[in-house]
Amino acid sequence: MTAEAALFRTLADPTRRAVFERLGDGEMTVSDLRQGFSVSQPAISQHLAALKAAGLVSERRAGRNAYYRLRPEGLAPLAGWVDRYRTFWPERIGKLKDLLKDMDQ
Amino acid sequence: MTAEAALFRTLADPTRRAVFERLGDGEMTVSDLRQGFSVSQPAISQHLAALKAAGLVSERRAGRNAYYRLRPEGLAPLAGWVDRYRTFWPERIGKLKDLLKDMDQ
DNA sequence: CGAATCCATAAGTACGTACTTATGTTTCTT
DNA sequence: AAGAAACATAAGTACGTACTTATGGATTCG
Repeated sequence: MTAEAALFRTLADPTRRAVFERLGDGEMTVSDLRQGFSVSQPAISQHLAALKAAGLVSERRAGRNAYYRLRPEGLAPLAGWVDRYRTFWPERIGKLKDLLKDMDQ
Repeated sequence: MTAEAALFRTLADPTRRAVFERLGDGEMTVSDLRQGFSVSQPAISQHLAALKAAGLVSERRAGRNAYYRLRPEGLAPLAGWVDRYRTFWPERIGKLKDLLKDMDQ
């Protein structure tokens, strides 16, 4: 399976994608993450295991806590896939250039 | 459902994503598309309907033929989602800049 | 006009997977 | 030491969906 295939599969689930997005706020434990989701703790753990297997998240154990952290580089293959099609829609490229310019600061 | 949710769902299936990628070669009929895939014609039609509903493909009828064409702009919401995380992995940004530079030519 | 081609839709099936509850392991607290 | 808390894994279930075959409508060909 190609890298982007795993990423598409992993991010296709809305709950799992929401977990990923939530980790954008910073490193968090499973219990922290559980807040605001209407699913059980095992469900969260299972999503985190899937995200970890896809390279989208890293884990750090500390005592009985498990801290999960975003691994945005894990998105690189997916970004590469999308970039192959960017050539075709010039209207979005301006915004992307602005984004890159901001990142230079 | 957000736009990127529909895109992730639609592109999660490997066969459907392969159909999308194949259309990168240019406009094609269902029969053309069928070649090289090990699934039935109805399966192809169903994937095309899903891609069309997601805005990733457009259809043009001519007689008994249905020509399908790539709509790469349909990827924009997905690209926007990914871009929110680009900030974090500088090592890929160089390549993206090169890509944009090439596109300016 | 009749047969063949192109494509879509209908209906049914099989399978993956996102959940649940139950339980075990480890660590912290008192 | 005992109980509670944090997390993972096991096992079972429900549901979505990607396929199949069957069929129908529209167009083209002989």
